[in-house]
Amino acid sequence: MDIDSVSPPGPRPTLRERKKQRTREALVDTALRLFTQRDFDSVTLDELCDRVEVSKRTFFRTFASKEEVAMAPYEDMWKAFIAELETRPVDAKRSILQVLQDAVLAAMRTMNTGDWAHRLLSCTRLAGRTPAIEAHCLYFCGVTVRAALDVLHRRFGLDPHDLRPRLALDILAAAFHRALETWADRPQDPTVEHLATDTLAAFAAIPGSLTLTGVAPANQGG
Amino acid sequence: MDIDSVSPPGPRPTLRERKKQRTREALVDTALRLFTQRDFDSVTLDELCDRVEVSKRTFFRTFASKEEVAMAPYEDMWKAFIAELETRPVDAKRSILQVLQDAVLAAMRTMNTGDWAHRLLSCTRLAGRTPAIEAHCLYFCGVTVRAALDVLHRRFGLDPHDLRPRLALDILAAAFHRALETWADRPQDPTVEHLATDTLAAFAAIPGSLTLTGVAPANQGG
DNA sequence: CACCACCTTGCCACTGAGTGGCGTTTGCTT
DNA sequence: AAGCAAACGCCACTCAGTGGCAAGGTGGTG
Repeated sequence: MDIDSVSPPGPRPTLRERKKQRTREALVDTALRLFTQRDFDSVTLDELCDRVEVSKRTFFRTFASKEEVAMAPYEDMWKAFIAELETRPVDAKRSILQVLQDAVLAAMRTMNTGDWAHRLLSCTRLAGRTPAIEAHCLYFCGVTVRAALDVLHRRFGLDPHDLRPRLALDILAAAFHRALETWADRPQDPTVEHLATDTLAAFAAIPGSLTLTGVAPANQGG
Repeated sequence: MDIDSVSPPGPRPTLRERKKQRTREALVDTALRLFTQRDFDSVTLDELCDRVEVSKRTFFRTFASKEEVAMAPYEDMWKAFIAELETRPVDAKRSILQVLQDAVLAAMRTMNTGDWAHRLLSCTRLAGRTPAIEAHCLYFCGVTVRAALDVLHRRFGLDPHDLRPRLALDILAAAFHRALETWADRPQDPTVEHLATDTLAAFAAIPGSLTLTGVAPANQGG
């Protein structure tokens, strides 16, 4: 539950922590590779732990569930989002939703190390075809939204009984998930900047989604 | 995955199906009672099956998981929502979001039999304090949204690449979940009409959530 | 360098969810 | 009444996840 993988705290961490971090990265890497080559369900934790040469007990000291290791890159980004939200300037001229958009864009750009984008692509596609992973992903997103709501209340002087900030966060999550979907369908190599572009496009579609109307096809059914 | 519990198809179903239905209702009732009295995790399926005098094998022929039996009332309503959406008139003067609101209100009113409201209250509160149930609930909602999107594309002549219908559905889901939260906090006895009121209130808050701005508290942090 | 304290790991045994196979019961049909 | 198919119960099994305890590595101290 700690966020030591997001922002290195200046002085290099102790050897013990670096080892822990290496184990964590090896687990994520190997897990994403195995889950992608075969199926999430057909890869047992025993097999994964054998490959990384780690005991199952250690696995569960690093991740809370089999799903969590697959969604680590996604979760890391949401943790960075919370951190970003803590430092955004409060400006009455910029709507909450715009501030949230700024924060999510800034968060994904802080992840621009190594090939985080490749890992995020893997776990996004994995989530798209594995119910258990998708469920875990949505739950984690819900927890993050509640944490972000606390930050909004504390820093932006909002009424805790007002539904609107919470709805704004839900809409942010929806837009970001749509962006991920679009981005994961791109044929080229995944980059953070493409993801940013798709995120902006999803946000831009929000106002129209409230007023959009339909037209009956030629053969009107019912 | 069938929806035989939602709308009785005129002629009374066969005895075999009525028995199946009784078993299903007994399982839901007993499960909600046990999960509420104690904890979701501390009630084993063996215990639940003993109480209902049903084999564990039969349980898994009726529900796909331990979480599903707890969320049955919630899932039934979403199934009714899909059915409603199939029959809503197509009117270019009414926005998609308004149509969705109509459908969800109509769906909850079709559930107005027995004490569905009480069961929904139980499972809403359960979902609020049980991660595994909340995750399953969000996943099921996601599946429903995709099914609803198909209906929109087919009946309302929308472009499959347009993000707006999908965002409208995500916003609907968010508003309904906020309504459920508000409703589950009411001290009085739960009724469908109160839920409808809270749903309308949540929908009414949507436009404002896009434009809401914050103000820094006295001690501006950051 | 030696030693101790502590954090981390590995091993073992265990619980409980979920699945497949198969023989038996029960409701439907003619 | 007899035959059929659906549903059920029982059994054995896999695998995720947990608790306890002993062993090994790490950091700090004299």
